[in-house]
Amino acid sequence: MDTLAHMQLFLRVVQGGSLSAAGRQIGVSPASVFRGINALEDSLGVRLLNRTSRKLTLTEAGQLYLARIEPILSEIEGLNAEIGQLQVTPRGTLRVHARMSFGNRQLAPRLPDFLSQHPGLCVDLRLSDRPLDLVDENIDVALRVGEVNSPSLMIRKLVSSRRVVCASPAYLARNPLPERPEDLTEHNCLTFYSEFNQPIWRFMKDGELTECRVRGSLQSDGGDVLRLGALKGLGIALLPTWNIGPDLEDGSLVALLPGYQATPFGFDDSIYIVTQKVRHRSLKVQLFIDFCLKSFRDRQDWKIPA
Amino acid sequence: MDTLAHMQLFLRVVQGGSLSAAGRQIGVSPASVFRGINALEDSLGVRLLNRTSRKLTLTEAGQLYLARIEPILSEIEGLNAEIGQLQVTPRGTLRVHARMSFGNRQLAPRLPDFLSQHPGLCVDLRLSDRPLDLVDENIDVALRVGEVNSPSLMIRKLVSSRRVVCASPAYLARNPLPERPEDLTEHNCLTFYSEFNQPIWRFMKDGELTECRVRGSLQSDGGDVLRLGALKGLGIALLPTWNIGPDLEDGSLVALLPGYQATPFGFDDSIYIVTQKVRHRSLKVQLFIDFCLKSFRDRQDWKIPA
DNA sequence: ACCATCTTTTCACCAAATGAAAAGATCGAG
DNA sequence: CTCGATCTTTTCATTTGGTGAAAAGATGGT
Repeated sequence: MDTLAHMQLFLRVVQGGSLSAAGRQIGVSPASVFRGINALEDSLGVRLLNRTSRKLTLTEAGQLYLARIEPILSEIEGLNAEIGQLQVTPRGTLRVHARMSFGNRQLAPRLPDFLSQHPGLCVDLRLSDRPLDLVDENIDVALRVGEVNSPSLMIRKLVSSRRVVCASPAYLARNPLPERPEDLTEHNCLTFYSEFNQPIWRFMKDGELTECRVRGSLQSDGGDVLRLGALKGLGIALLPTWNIGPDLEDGSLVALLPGYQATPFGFDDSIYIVTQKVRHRSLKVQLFIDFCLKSFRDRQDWKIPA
Repeated sequence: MDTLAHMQLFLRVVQGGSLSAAGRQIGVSPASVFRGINALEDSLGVRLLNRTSRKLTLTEAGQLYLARIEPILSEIEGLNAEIGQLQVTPRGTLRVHARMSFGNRQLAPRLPDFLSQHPGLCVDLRLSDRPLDLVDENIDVALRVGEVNSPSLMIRKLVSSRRVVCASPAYLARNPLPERPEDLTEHNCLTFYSEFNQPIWRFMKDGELTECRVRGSLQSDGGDVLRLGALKGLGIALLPTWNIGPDLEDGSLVALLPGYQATPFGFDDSIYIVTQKVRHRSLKVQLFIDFCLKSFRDRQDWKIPA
């Protein structure tokens, strides 16, 4: 039922002026050309070519068919070229998903660079703190915190990262320094709101897990709200290093509980690039991944004090 | 390389919303659908469908491809229907070839009937006394005198016919009646001009062949010129019975040399329908052949006196 | 955790496509 | 008119590639 190939064959036969010539052009035996034309004629129930061993002319039906088929074939050829071009010159829209804080703080500043490098591309950056289904929402690339495990997804680590319990020097001046996770229950802890997770902070030291249900005067689903709260000396927050790295460096925030690994969710708080596992990764996706890897390379491991 | 089938498959998958559904629709296994879509994606080098076991969405390339493919497929479908229609409702031009005299005297009067029976058809009647190559000249049907022998042609006898040496009663009153072919050399013989044949009349009686080189005051390549000459008493002509049948009947011409078979060419002077030998005879050709056979049925054997 | 339904892989099987070669056709040249 | 070059068409043996069944893997709802 390979009608399209037969159409192209028919076209070549007409152009070449003989079955054999067409066969030589495309490298198949005259017998195959003969059978192809026959199959086409049979499927249409009409004779397309008047042929003897020396002459070849179109029947009326053949002329009609040829005239109608030529634009169709060139249309298809153009379509294939256009599709193929997508893998050479990126075009269209790239839909990216990230969590709000990471998208705002890390992605947003870098996107203009990416877009100016690829004028044919648009980016649709979707921000939400609930994970989206890549297929459902037609997400090309998602940036997620923590390793995801699904056989239909491809994972690649973008940057290492962890979370740090921290507070401002002003707050620490007014309050006792927490030395063990349990001490945090006496502190004003600024917690992230999620409809899926309780405000529980988990700590790991020497292979021993400690879970603390913390609470405080400020809860928010906006990551930066908590950071600002901590900076202003309101309380203690558990924030990712990619967010508060500069604050730790310049001393406006101080990391607490050294020696403890801390997290509100899982202990792997690195950022991962997540895409669907497919045979043909589109160029735009590949370019975006490459861009991200390069752009975050010098942040491969956010400086984490002590 | 059956790309067209793959395109249709892709369309059905999108419409059906799943590979399995498309498979059930067209009666193939899910495995085949899977392989078909894969082959299409591979040939394009692009992923068209985002698919998990529960969801199926189009990629951007898939959307583009779908949009471009739909008109193409319906175009092809329409084309096939149109071609198929040719075998139901005859349409287009039927090119017929015949010798001048037969075309003028026999075909021309019957054509209006044929055309009014098939309003969609046109007839292009080519008249010439030299045989044409059916393929070269794109002749659909030729009406020829005498049997042709070629493996690429289909022959069918339309009407029996022979040639008769004849003259008008007036001429015979002024001249001695020829009794043997040799007597004709003393007569004014009206001969047919052909650049391929000498004006030689051949006679057969009891298996014995006599050839006479005849001559006279009128030679022409117009068949009816000779007939009119004979009618006017100018001389003796060798004319086909389909032409002078009525003249013989009403006595305006008299057949000479009874018992002799006469011919200027071969001895088979019947009229044959000649077409190319093809697998799919087009409807218009078949209709014309049927029409001719029916129209000439009551002339199956032109009345030949004595 | 199970179940229904989907996609994907695997495998064995068979039909359909292929080329080589012969046969048939056609035309021009010697 | 025969021969030879070049087609088309047929024949035949071979093999590739497509096929479905069935298993395996994946997914979402109950």
